[in-house]
Amino acid sequence: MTKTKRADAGAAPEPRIRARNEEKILRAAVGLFADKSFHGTHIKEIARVSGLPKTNVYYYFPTKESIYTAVIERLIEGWDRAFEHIVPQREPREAIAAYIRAKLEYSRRHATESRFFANEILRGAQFLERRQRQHIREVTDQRAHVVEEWIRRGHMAPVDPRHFFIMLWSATQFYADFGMLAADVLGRRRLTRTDFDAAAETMTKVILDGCCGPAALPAIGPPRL
Amino acid sequence: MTKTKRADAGAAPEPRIRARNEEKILRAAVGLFADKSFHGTHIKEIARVSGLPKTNVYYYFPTKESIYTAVIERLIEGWDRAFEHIVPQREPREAIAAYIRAKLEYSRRHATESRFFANEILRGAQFLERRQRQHIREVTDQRAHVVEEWIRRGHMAPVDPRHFFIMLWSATQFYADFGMLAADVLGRRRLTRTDFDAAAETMTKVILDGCCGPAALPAIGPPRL
DNA sequence: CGAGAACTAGACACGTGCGTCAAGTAAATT
DNA sequence: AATTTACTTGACGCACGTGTCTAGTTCTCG
Repeated sequence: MTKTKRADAGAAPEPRIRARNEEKILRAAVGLFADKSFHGTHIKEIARVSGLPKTNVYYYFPTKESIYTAVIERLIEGWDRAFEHIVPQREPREAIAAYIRAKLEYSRRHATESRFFANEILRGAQFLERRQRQHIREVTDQRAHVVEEWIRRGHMAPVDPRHFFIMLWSATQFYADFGMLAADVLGRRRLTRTDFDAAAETMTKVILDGCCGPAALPAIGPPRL
Repeated sequence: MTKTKRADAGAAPEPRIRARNEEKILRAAVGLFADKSFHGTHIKEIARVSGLPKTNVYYYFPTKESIYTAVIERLIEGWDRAFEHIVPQREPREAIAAYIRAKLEYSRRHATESRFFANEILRGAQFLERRQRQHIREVTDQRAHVVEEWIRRGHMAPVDPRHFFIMLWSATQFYADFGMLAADVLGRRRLTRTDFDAAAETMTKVILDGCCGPAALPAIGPPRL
């Protein structure tokens, strides 16, 4: 239990080599964990992919689990990013469309991280710490209030904000997490940018028309309360 | 490579004991695979959970992989079930609502199987056979034509049917696959039937209004072409 | 340039997971 | 009842994955 090897992370000044190597390790790890999950990933492989010898990996991280949680820690930071679009000052139509675009773009560019995270949740978030789960909840709560405010002002149809968010999450994440299935169904070998654009279009059309009234027909009358 | 132990599956008359034990094994396996994925699940555990000694498991299945694929085979059969609602004779509103209800009900009652399947897709469907993937595609294609027909007849707004289906899948599956996250966000310990009802309501409202025009206002005019 | 720290390297101990074997008991068939 | 087949059992071999140990090399800084 003497894991004194690693200088207490967080406070240390982090020399360049350490920073660079930890980066290499985490980058390799997230991909492997995403592809083969925790138990399917072997330190040996993390070492090979990151170009470091196995012992070196152990020099920076005491256990495989510590690598896993370190990866989680990074990802959780990115969770709220897309939510920043959901602010009361904006009109729901515009804000939600921006949110969908941002989330889809994230799915496209960081599919690996997204799959890693999905995998963790799928297993019941066994490695997610309480505070991290609470963080997710708080951030969601906060943005749910914005939606409630929109509804109160009659700018949006009355829907449960949390279930509404789940619709947004699930649809946008699908293209990262289940990209292989999406590609199959669309008859592609891999998802292209065009597919993501089509996804965004379908999604915004259906969801916006569904929660803010039909799009191109603003003359249909004032939003019903 | 002489795996003659198991009487060529499929054609054999399947004596009771065999049928019963295979059932036990598969039932135990799906839960474990869902919770800990392929590599995280050990035959020993499958044996323990199913109440059989380990060697017995090997008597029926030559390898762990064969158990895994046997589980997949079962699930793939259930894939198209909910799709049966999507037929041209029905009105889209009603059919899609029924589809959502059916899919959500499946998520609620068979969350484990759903998580297993999600897990497999997440890893790039490494064990899914070509014909199984093709089956999924064909079934989807077929139902996409129904949606196209609805659109052509002006009963539904013009949306890409495949991306539209993805919205339905993702939203409904979310409650099974990421149930833990959904519960967290909703402030519950576990998802209740009420949550599923609220989910169905939000989903049908947003999606139906989004693709078939506002609900309770049929007097708004004929569906626009 | 020299001492001490940070880092790299290969070999190894230990546990454990997959799959096998040989021998037993229960079930089915005649 | 006898014989054959279906099933059950515990003990075992082998491979491999995690994490350690010891010794070496490269930085860093006075």
